[in-house]
Amino acid sequence: MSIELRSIEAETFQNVEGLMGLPVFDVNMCAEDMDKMATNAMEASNFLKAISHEGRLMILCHLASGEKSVTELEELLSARQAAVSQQLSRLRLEGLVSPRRDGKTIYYRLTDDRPKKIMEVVYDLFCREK
Amino acid sequence: MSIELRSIEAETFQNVEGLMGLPVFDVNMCAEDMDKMATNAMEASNFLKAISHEGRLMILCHLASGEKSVTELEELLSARQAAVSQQLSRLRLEGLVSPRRDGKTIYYRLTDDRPKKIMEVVYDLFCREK
DNA sequence: TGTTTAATTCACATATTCATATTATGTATT
DNA sequence: AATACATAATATGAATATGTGAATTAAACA
Repeated sequence: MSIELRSIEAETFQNVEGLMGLPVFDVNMCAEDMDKMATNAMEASNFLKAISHEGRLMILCHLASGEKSVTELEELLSARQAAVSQQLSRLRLEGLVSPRRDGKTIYYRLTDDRPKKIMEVVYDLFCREK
Repeated sequence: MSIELRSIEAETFQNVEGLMGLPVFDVNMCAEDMDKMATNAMEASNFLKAISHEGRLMILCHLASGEKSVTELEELLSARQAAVSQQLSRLRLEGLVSPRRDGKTIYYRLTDDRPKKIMEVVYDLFCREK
């Protein structure tokens, strides 16, 4: 039956990375792999939820070109202080941005290049002239 | 004053792509550019919201290795039919997946390679052995 | 036609997200 | 110490998203 044939071929490719760098999963994935996938998916979706917000996305985009103070971001986004601060705190919780205090003002920067990596693709898909 | 100096230098870099492929924005961005950025950010955040869901992320991941039926996805995700169907309908609305009917069953596939492009980065950040 | 299977849609309850307002904290200045 | 300023934290309500079970459509087939 076609199901049986599939099982046999499947083992060859199961969880092996395909041409595009993405792994090929299958109905025959073992329970541990399924669990791991679910865990990874949860972490990834938390990260994506953190950046899938118009304001937070713009903040990250602005920070990609260097440190900015909260007030600067406030102006760049034309948003209220409380709103910007809340969005920053969400990004901070997720570890995406880091604060640095200099006197009264606090400067934010990208913690690492994870946001940049995603943003490059996002920019490519949505901001490049079509 | 430093503000003036910045204005002058800014024009050089304003909205010009930096080394990483991401554009460098500035306080001196003109209103149109700010508007365009906000529009792009909204589109991008809709896209990201669509994929920033544990279940939908797993669906996309499974579809990356080829067409799957709703029932197959149901098993792969250990989720109920109604839930999977609703997640698929969200992805359908966003144009990320496309259905194909074959008799009683409906097969879904990725509409284009946009999800794949993001997923490769996501996989790289969250699923690669650390 | 009636029944079965596959999938979608609907209606509801719950949970999460978001914006705003308010209050609190830390730093500089006097 | 007292005040002003920049930012953070918390609370509240409105809006949105999600999962569930029941009702619904669509195709296959007896």
